[in-house]
Amino acid sequence: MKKPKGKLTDTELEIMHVVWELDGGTVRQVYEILNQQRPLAYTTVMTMMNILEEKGHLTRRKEGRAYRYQPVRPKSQVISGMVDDFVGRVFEGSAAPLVVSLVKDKKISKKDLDEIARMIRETE
Amino acid sequence: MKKPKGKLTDTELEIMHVVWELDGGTVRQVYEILNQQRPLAYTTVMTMMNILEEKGHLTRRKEGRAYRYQPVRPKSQVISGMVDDFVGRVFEGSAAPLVVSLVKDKKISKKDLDEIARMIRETE
DNA sequence: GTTGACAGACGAAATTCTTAGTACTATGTT
DNA sequence: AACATAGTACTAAGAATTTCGTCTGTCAAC
Repeated sequence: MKKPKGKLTDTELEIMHVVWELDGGTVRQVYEILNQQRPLAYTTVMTMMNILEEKGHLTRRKEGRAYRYQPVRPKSQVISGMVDDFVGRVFEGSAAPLVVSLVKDKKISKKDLDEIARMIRETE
Repeated sequence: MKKPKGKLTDTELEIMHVVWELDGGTVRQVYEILNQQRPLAYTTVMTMMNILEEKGHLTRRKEGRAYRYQPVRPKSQVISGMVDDFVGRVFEGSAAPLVVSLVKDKKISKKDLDEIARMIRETE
């Protein structure tokens, strides 16, 4: 298993979301959930989860007949890395324009922003 | 030329940044700039720009011996689409947690947020 | 007119991503 | 013991991405 680095691809991320949600799970469990959202073969999920294990995003241990996969790093940490990468690639490093963009496109409301501002005040 | 849809890959985005900056340019111009940042062959840039043209992100017209490529859509619009996609994939649609994440990771300061809040007030 | 520099067309190799089929193994059931 | 089932390993194939080489045409300079 390698050090988890950088990015998750689309399908990898889909799977990680489910695994984080379950806080660990078997291939079958993940398959059952993912398959409700879109058609996907059981073996595809297995392959992806093994890739995620190789890349260091999941660990697994035998549990009965199957493996149980656990996230290596908490969701917050991985997401944070992805945000970092995204801000770097798309906004050339500066996050403020990203927030401006969110506001302009009405993806975030004044109310949300106020709430976040309050959160900061409390943290200080 | 097709309708520009969805996403730009990493290299495509790198090139688009330069083309937006130049507000249109030839392969050679883009190559000169990009090559200062990292090694890259002239033909690679050409291939990528042709792909971007096929995908509908650039148009080109002959200008002397070379083609001049122009962005089809303004940077803001494309970036906005990428933000949309990112929020959808990574944050399952809600932008507020993204901003929270930026704040937590200190990628954005209180000062920045205040300024953006002020901007909203003025827009209203 | 020949040559050199520059531009584009074309093709293609290497890599990664996504998807899934097939064959084998272990286990629990009849 | 034979069999069905769940699970894994192995394999692979198609698509997208990234990178660049080679060939060909053209224009300017000598």
